Amino acid sequence: MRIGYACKLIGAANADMKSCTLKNASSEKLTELIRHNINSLNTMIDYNIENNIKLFRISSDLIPFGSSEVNKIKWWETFSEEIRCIGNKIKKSSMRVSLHPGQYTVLNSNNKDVAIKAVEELVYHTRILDSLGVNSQHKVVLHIGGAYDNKRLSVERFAENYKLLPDNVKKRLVIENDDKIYNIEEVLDIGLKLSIPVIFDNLHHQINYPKQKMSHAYWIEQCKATWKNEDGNQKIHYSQQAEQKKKGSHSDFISINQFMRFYELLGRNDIDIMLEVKDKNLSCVKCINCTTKKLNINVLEKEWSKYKYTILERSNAIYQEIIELLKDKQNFSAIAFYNLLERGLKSEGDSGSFVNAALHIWSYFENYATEKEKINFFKYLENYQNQKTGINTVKNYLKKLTEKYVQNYLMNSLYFSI
DNA sequence: TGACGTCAAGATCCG
DNA sequence: CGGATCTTGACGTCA
Repeated sequence: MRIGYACKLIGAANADMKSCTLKNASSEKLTELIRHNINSLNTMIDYNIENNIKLFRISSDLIPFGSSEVNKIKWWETFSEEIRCIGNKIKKSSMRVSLHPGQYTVLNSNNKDVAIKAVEELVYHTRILDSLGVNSQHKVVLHIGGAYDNKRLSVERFAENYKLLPDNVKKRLVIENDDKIYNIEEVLDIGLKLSIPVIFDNLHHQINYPKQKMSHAYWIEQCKATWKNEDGNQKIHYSQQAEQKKKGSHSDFISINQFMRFYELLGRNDIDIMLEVKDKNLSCVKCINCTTKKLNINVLEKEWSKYKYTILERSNAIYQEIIELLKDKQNFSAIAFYNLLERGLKSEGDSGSFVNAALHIWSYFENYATEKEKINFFKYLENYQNQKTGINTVKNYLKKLTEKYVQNYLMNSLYFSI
């Protein structure tokens, strides 16, 4: 089993995707952005390898305007060496990667231009995977599209337009149930008819389900049959509803208890789970750690070193509780650790705890910082306490000092990221 | 015509 | 001038 995350890496440097507006999209600008983004992708793949993450969705933003007329760059040639190098790392580490065009790629559109653009968009996505040199287990995920007041005709049009796809795209295409229009039963029908693997998305299913109400396990089992040998293990999407937000919104982090219940019910190893969650790699590492047998306590200690100042900022009590928990090196539970962590992350904190955490961070610099920096820091802190500025002003200044004085421990901290 | 979703770019404001 | 904060962009469908 692989557990993965989508598109974005939180808490690491040089892993961002850059873009530009259409009117600034000159060839020079685009080349510069593509170089930057491929370099960021390389950082993300390295991170995944270091953290034992074997499932990853590459951002569609890798190549800005990747399927548009404005982008005439043959990036797969210009950067062939860099891309091949990344592909080799993916293969060597048995990582599985995918791509997922968003809600605006509509293959079954009743507008011919839109459908043709969708084909081009899928060709672009496929080209990324082909350039990496990875096999057909590495997929491109697509929703079915619109209903246009006639689902039967719209499904037929999906089948018609599917024929427009080149073979290399067809080999990688998989389809997914969405939260508004095509439920899992309908997507399965299409998948079986056209021989396209189907991804079950649990949260979409919760809000858009077929008349015949069956368990998640049932639908997951039905989808399994659509995955052929050359497609690799069945893949599903898993996410949790954000509390007090509109239906379908992804949660800030994965609640580990809820995930473990899902995982136990699944009771399978021949399946890959793509998490869709705001905190991306962070929840991914959490779920991997909690499903790893005989986890080394060092892993949790490393996790704690990243989270500790964020927790200190929000709840001193929970900060102390976690330190207590980690004292027992023999009998420890990753799930108990993450439960405390989640409680800490949910805590609001107050100005006292924010100041306390900022002072802890400051202590890394007090022997190096210049007199002027010291004055600046305490001025920002006073402004915050007098409600003349937000805590971010203080934190941004500390971030600047962290980079200037190269404090590696802090550079790896999530204090500046979440 | 606006909402939907995403989030960096781009614009503007502030000290 | 630099940093913080607000607005726009880019996509297609649907109410």
